Amino acid sequence: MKYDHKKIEKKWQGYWEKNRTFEVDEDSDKKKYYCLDMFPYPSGDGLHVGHPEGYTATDIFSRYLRMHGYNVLHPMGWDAFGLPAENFAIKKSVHPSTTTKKNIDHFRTQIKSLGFSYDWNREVNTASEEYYKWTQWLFLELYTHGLAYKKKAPVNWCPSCQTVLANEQVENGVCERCEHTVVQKELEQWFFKVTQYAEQLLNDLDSLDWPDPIKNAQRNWIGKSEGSLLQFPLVGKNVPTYRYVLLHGYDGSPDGIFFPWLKKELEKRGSSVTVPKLPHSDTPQEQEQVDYVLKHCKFDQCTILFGHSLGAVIALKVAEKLSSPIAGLVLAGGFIENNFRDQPRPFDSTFSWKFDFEKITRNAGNIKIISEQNDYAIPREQGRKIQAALGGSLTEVAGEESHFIGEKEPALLAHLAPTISVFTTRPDTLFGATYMVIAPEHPLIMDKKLGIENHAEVSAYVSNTKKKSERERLHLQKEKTGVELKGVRAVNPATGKEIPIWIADYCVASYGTGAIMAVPAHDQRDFEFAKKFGLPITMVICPHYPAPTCPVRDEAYIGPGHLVESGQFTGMASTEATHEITNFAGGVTKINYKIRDWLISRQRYWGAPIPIIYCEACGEVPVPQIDLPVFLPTDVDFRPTGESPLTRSASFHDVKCPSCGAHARRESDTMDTFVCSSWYFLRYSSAHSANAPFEKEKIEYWLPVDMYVGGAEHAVLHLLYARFITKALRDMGYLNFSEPFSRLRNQGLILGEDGEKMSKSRGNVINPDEIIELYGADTMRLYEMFMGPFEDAKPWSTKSIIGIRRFLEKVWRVYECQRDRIKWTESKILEKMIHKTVKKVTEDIVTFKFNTAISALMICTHALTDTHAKGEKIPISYLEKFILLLSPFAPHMAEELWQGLGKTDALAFHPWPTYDPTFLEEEMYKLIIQINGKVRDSIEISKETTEDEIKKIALGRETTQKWLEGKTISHVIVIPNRLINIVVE
RNA sequence: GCCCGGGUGGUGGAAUGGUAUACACGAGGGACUUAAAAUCCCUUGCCGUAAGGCUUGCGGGUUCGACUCCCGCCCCGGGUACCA
Repeated sequence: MKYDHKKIEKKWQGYWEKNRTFEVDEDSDKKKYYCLDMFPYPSGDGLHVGHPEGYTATDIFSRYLRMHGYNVLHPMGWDAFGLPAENFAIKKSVHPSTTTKKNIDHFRTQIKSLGFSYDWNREVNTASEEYYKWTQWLFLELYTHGLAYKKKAPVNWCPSCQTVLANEQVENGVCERCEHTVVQKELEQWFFKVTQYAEQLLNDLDSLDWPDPIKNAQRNWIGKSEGSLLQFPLVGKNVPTYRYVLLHGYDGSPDGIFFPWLKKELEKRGSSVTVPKLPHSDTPQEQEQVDYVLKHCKFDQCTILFGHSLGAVIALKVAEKLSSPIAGLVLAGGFIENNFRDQPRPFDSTFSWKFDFEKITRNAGNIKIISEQNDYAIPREQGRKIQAALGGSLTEVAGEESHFIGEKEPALLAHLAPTISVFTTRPDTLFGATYMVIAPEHPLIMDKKLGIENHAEVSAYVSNTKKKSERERLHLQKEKTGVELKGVRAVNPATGKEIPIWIADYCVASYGTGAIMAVPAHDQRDFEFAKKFGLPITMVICPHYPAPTCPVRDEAYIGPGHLVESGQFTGMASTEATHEITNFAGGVTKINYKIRDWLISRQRYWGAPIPIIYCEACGEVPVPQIDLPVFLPTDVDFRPTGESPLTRSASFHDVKCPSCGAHARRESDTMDTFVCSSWYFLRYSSAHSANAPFEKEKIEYWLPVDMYVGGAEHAVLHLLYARFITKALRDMGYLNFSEPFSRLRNQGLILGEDGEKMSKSRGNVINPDEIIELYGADTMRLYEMFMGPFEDAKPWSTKSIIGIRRFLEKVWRVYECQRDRIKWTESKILEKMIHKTVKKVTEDIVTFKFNTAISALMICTHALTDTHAKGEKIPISYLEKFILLLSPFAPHMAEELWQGLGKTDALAFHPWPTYDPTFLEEEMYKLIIQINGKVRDSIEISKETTEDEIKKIALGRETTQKWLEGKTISHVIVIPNRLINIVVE
């Protein structure tokens, strides 16, 4: 009978489906293993030959583990939301849901035709209501835990796709999908607070069995750097100087927390500062304290009144009582209601919580409200309430300590005095900071009060930068441009000298503080800029100390050394100076990350709607869980206009506020598809659960994923987001593990026959259906595994597939010929061979070296064929072992042959064959004889041969003698069981 | 620029300090056949008639011995982009 792959493959695929062979349940008696593929986006092009590469690897691994008694969860699903379906819909007027359904059906058929052992009962589809309901649930959970927030942000806007792109979807300034130039636009956007987990996302990488390049890419993406935050005061003839009155809080004093530091910093800037010691600070009386302040402090149009905590309340009361306006009122960690997050305080009887806001507003001048992000005492909404009552600007910042009780609080200083904050990793070079640079987007430029004299020139530079797309910036290479701000200068906090401030696009707004101290002698970029614009370059780190001089070089010196020209620090090692100078300059040490919060809003139709409702009265209201899902309406005109398509659906858009019942509107943006894929691996555990995204017991049994396989293109985005969501859900109490994927392996790219990346435009795309039709699924699976190392990129070769097909036919023939004459027989050669093969294949599967495993199967097959050709019979147990070894790779043929041997049990769960190492031991070995490291001869000898005997035998050989003639032996090296090297002359 | 990979026959690749080129494709030759296909066998790194010499991107080094370890360089692929 001929090997008929079509008949056999159809037969066994039907068998597995009918018998639900690969459907699994929790079974506490068995060890679990969760083996997962990255689920595909079901594109209209159908399956690509790259897909089965990873799927085959996980299938081999899953089948291997089942044969070791593991309960293997091996699921498949669809990452079904996304732009291509919507773009196709716009072009062809077919609804995305129709296209997606069709594509999924096609993908499923194609994947099933390869005979993978998936549990199809757990299939998930991110675009289904049953799934995105829980994606919305996830959003709400993040929202209620403060991990989802909205803010106006400059976003990457693709004019062609008419959508916002995440930073990571922009490549070289163009859209990663359509390659149009991306522009900047300001929009209200939803974010997930990934930055809150930056440190954990970095540290936990160490515990993972992932490829090093992937871990590295994530480390670089998170981009941790340690440095200092330094304040550079602004001066200039138009920059005003103020007189400050600083009011401490409940149980505080002028000597407490940041007050001494703040006073000193302000005085350094030439201001006078009064910090009154408020009477009875531990049992404060409103009247007494207000009167004290009014009596002991002077208020005029140059005064800035500052209050911290309860001091802010006093400041408000003082402002209320003034007869003429002051320059400004700054409230830090302030409040206007007597309730606190942590514990009650005894202000009720001694304070009146009534304020004449109108009068305060009239007297207070410029009002700034600063709340602390993680304030333990003051409720979050207090900042907003004060702003609602008084107006002014509200900023939420992270203090050095909760409620601003650190010894230094630079954020407060920055709001009190005109100051530029910079982040630097090299505070040791501060004495060499000869100028400053701020980014074109820096808010300082918009500050009219500073009196920038060349405003026209500066504005021209700013708008020029905005016009320059990212791509143009790249084309201009590293040519530095910039404009000096006239009429305003900064003071180097170490030298006390005034230095110029420049605006230049080599300083980017999105990192650090958007401003830098420029140290041209020790930073290459600053060096180039200083050279171009003739700015002073001062060496402050000398590599060879002590040296008589430390001349400026042709490039920046970035290494370590000893300080010179650095006042009291001269002579100190640069490494040591880092902390010393930070303290001296009144700065604080700070850790900065490159990673930004995850922008998840998309102005698109084909995604999960963000479950938020906007109400005039109640503000932003989350959709109650019971109302989920927020259905994606089907009757929407989704053609792109720049607005979210959902705003054009009145039935979707107009709703009642869940909180007050008034007329309200829905959020019309949808979520980034990466949100859907950041939790799907949890859903597989409980794919049918209607009442929860996943069930606790099931999660505890199956998760985390033990082996995850997919393309390296997801090195940062998907994997980082999934890790973030896992940690967030863990902290909410839903999960008891920190990392979703314990082991990760990346499949290498399959290139076209021309060695280039497969693409429609190149016309080098291979259709897997044709290969399966012609050669069969087993051949396809084996070929993709045999091409080369799993993780390497490798070119497709249709020509070479025939070799795999020949191999399978050869296996088939061995069994055909043996079928009627099988019986036990002795054969030493085959015994060794079969044990060797079991060992090699077993080791290679666990290390993902499938190509050499297949090579071992081929070698074994040759031996079987040879034995048969000699008219000898092959022991049935060897034939069985061989089928078992072959079965993870070519399961259809293996099942068929297994049945042919008269077996009735399920091959899928049959124990994996074992090998006996004693059969692998050889009595004889081939001794290599080298002379001066070159192979000259070899001889079969016994393993028992001693070193001396080896020497004698080797030296006695005629061939050896020929090479040794006329030479002197200097020494001889014998490596037992391997070789002898005779070194001559 | 920086960070990762990688460079071995005509081709895909094997070998992680010990016989470089396993396995497969392709090519050449042979057997079987009326013939072809299929199958089976042999040959196949390069130079050389041969003895022999040379050979893992290039140049050095360590070692009795290096594809493998170290230093310098070249080339190819991927990621990243003035990150202070």
